[in-house]
Amino acid sequence: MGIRLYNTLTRRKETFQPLSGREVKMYVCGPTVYNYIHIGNARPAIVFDMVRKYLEYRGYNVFYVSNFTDVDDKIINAAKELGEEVPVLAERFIQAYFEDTGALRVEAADLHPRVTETMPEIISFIEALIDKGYAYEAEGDVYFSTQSFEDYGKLSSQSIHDLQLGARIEVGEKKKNALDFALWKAAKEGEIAWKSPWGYGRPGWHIECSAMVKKYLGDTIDIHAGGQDLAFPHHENEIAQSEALNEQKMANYWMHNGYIQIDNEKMSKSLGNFVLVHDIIQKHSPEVIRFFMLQSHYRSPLNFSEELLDSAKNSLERIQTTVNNLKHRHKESAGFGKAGQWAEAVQQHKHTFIQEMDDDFNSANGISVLFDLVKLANRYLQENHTSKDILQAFLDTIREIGKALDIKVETAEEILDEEIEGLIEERVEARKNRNFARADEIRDHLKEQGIILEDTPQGTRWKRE
RNA sequence: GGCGGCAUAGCCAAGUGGUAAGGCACGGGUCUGCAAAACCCUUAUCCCCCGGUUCGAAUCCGGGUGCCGCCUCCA
Repeated sequence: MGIRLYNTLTRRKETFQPLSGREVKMYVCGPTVYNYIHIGNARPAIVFDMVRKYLEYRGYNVFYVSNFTDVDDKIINAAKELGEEVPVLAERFIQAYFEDTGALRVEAADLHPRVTETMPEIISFIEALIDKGYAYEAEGDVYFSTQSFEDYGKLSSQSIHDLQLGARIEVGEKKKNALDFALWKAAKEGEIAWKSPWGYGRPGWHIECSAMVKKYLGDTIDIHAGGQDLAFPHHENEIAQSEALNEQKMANYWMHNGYIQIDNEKMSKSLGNFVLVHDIIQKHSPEVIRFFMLQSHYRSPLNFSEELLDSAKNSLERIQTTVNNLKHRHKESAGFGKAGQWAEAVQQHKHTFIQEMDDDFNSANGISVLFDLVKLANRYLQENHTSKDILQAFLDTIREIGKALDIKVETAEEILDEEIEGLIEERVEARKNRNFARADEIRDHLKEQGIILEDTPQGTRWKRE
């Protein structure tokens, strides 16, 4: 069957077929680096990181490129406000981006090109568009003429006619048509600028992605992705630029993630309801945030609240607890019984996981299969005699699924200091002698230090709160 | 005005023709010295509303209601 994914371009789920064998070229629109990222920015980072890792799990080699917009109006304004140089500010937030997304288990792209490092390619791209008659210069600006590109609107399924009715024209703009967009903007007095055939200036927002895709991935790529709001106009404009110049399809599959909402409203600066990753991970573990996001389908809108994060934390702990319990029993079980119903059931769950994930990266269903497997494992753990091999099969499969989604299915093993170890020993003795007062005293004392004790038929265990 | 999305239990969330996954929370039970963890049971006769198609629809069609987004920088 293979992988099927929803293509915004055709508005259908399609069988995924890369251009070249098992090689996948993937481009994800990255952030404008003028602030710390908010959880809305985190969603595409997490979701497409999951897509990448799942493709790799399924045997594809993914070449993943994601840009940094490191010069534009927002950055210039932020730099002005903070009295900082544009490149310094951009660099600072690029590093912050890596820290925040790293905490969310997002793997760095193979390449993270920046606008400021792609200037020659951007300029020659624009020159070529002018030569082909798709763009025109106007007093130091260069605009793309949308009317000259026949397919304009195909991604967002809008007609040029309808778009024009809704378009706003700002006073003083130099473009000929309301829908035309800037490829190059002439510099204002004192602004950071690059030399070009049209004078000093800087690129418009959309051209960078077209230039970077062409430079690093080629004229046609497999997957181009980003947030839903980028479909129009950003991706529409990218298509216009790239396909006008290359006369080839820019990307075979366009993927767009749904929005994060707060109280069912879009997160935005004007509403003042945005949550920075930098802040939220002080209170909630980034692993929980990742798990939370993957618990719903990437295209659905996703409401965000701290209560939902708390609930997700409990869910994730259910998995981690089971893995812990499997590990404990594994240590003290003998190795026999590789085959049989339990082993078959484990295998079956793995296949179901793949089946669900193959269907448009349905991580919500993938995770529910993981919970089914956890339940099965817990049932197995109720048995009086367990086999090391079966326990290993459970552990392997849970870890494998965990890795495919890159969610944290197990907690790090720690070593307790001798004093605490001694107290646990003392409590075991106390319980043997039915001195429950002392036993409870020790348990309460350790709880204050964040250590939870559990008495099982196989002995006393501990875990961190 | 144009384009698009969403509406499923207290909460979150799958499911796009075959008779409602999964998680959190709640209640009852088992286990336990008591707990914790886990297991078992219970929890939507029903999927925003009204029509229609069908042997059969949460799922398809028509109409309506509510909410959200894009069309301006935005993940």
